[in-house]
Amino acid sequence: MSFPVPGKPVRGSKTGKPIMALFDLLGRTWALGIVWNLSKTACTFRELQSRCENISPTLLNTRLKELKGTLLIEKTLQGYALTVVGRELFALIEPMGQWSMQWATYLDNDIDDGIKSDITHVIHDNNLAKNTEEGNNE
Amino acid sequence: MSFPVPGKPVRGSKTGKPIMALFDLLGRTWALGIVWNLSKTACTFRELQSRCENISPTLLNTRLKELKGTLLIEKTLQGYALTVVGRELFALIEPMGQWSMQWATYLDNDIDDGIKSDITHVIHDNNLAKNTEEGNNE
DNA sequence: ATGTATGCTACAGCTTATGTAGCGACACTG
DNA sequence: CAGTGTCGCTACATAAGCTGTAGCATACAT
Repeated sequence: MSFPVPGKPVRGSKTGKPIMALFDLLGRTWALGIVWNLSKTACTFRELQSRCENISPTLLNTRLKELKGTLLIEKTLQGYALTVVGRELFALIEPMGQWSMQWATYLDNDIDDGIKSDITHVIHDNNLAKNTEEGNNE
Repeated sequence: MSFPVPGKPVRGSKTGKPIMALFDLLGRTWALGIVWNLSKTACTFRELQSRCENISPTLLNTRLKELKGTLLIEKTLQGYALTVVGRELFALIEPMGQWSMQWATYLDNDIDDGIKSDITHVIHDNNLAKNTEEGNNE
């Protein structure tokens, strides 16, 4: 998989508009999560893998290549780190940390009220599957 | 594919932290693009599909279900629209429009300077493949 | 009866992600 | 020097997600 470059059509975006190129990149599995986890300190590949809930090393490697190629991440002596550009992006996504907790309460209220029956149905299915398979998971 | 709910482990996130649930959702193909395109006006399924570069109706339908289930989108008489919650999220991603144009210049400078030879290599490969296959694409 | 628009679903095939195993290099210890 | 641990990945079989196209039932206009 290539990484998106503004001005050039990429998978998921035919127009090459910068915002669509950015969304193509951030819309890839764990791209946002990696930027988020690197905001604290630089770390080694395996440390980052651990912070990212032990995702597949294949995926992590692919994603790191893409994020490096788009100037958001670099390899330093300490390990992988956000670049100056990457920290600009992080500044934009940082408020999502706070907002996501508010969003969680909207979802809790919605579920408790039973407004969206399909959510409850899906969650119950998920809970059954995961409880059977994983027991207690943090 | 289920949609992420804070507090519950979802695919790509074992911890259920709200921020990881949000990133799981936004890290899905075209999730950000759909929120972006619905920020202007509500629209019908086919109008939205058209605004989203004619993505697969299967993908659009799947993504709409997930965004509805997570309270970001609703169906109104005018068609699909952002909810109040969805507009809160849009307020967080709107600055990315401006930033992505800056990011594009970083990438242009980087490529022009030849700092990252692998980028140029990949882009040339992409250009060859896409020019051969697609001719002139807007 | 015909044409257009809508909101999708079905499907074969392709691309991406998953989870595990394992590699070569390097550092450290006894 | 042998053994162990860590590192930064790669290889691979399999599963999941996405693509592009065709087409459905319904509603509406002519």
